[in-house]
Amino acid sequence: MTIQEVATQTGVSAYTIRFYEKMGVLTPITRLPSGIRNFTKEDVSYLRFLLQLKQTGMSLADIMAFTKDGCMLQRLSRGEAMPPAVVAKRTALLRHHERHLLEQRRELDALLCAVQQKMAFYEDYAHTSAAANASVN
Amino acid sequence: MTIQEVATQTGVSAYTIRFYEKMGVLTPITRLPSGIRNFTKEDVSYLRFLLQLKQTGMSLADIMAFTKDGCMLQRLSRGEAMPPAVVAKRTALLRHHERHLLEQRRELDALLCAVQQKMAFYEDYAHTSAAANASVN
DNA sequence: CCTTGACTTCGAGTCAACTCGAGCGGATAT
DNA sequence: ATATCCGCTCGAGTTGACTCGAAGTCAAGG
Repeated sequence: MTIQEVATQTGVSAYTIRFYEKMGVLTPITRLPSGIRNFTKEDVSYLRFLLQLKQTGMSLADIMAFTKDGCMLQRLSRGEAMPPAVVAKRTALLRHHERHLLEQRRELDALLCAVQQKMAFYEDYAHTSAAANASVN
Repeated sequence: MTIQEVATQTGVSAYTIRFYEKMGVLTPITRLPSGIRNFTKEDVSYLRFLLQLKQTGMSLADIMAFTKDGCMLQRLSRGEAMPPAVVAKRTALLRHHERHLLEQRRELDALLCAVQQKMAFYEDYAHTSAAANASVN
């Protein structure tokens, strides 16, 4: 799959995808003999996952730390075993991010509540004030 | 309340608070005769609210759009009325942000689910130690 | 009176995350 | 075989959000 196809499918620009590979956020994409990137289904679904992580506020640096051992996946799909240490590390990272996500959801709910309260206030203000105070302004 | 007190109370630097005022994210803070910023309780709680908005991914530009009519709050606390148009505008903005928050929570839950699935995969992998088949990323 | 320290403005610097243009190469169509 | 697309790399530019240093002001204390 070409970089443009991936770009349109995932909604990020080809520029950005190349940038991600250069930074190490994506593991090196295998190339055709001509040097053109040839994305596999796995590459794309990994990119999608990274974008999800990013969307929930994870920095590229942190994503990189996660990806670092990601090359293991390639070995895995070639039938090789993944060292227990790597499994443990990735699990720990995921668990860490899970905590982050739960915390984030808590904050989000708090803000949602605050926003709804403010809206209620304005609605109330609009009603009472329109009746009692219509002449002003 | 001085800028330093606000900074320590809210956890953002004085530099940042001045930057926010300069950018218009915060409405102009009233000053002492000497020119020193004198934050009221309302200023601080508004700043806190802005920080919450920011934390959930709202850009300063969007927050500014929200703040634009924020001076109305000061007039309101002085007992003046708020024009219905402004009430409507702020309500609309809040409603818009509410939708954004709900969407964000949906995405967050989806990612949480994905993360948990990945963790389950790794745990399973660690136990069976034989999984050259699955396509996890 | 002079120093100290916290405040002020202003402009410049930094960092992350893109975003783009220039210049080149290989495949395909006319 | 020449033009038209993509794609490639490399390096530079942009944007958003700070972050800082310099130079100045003011109030309080020795």
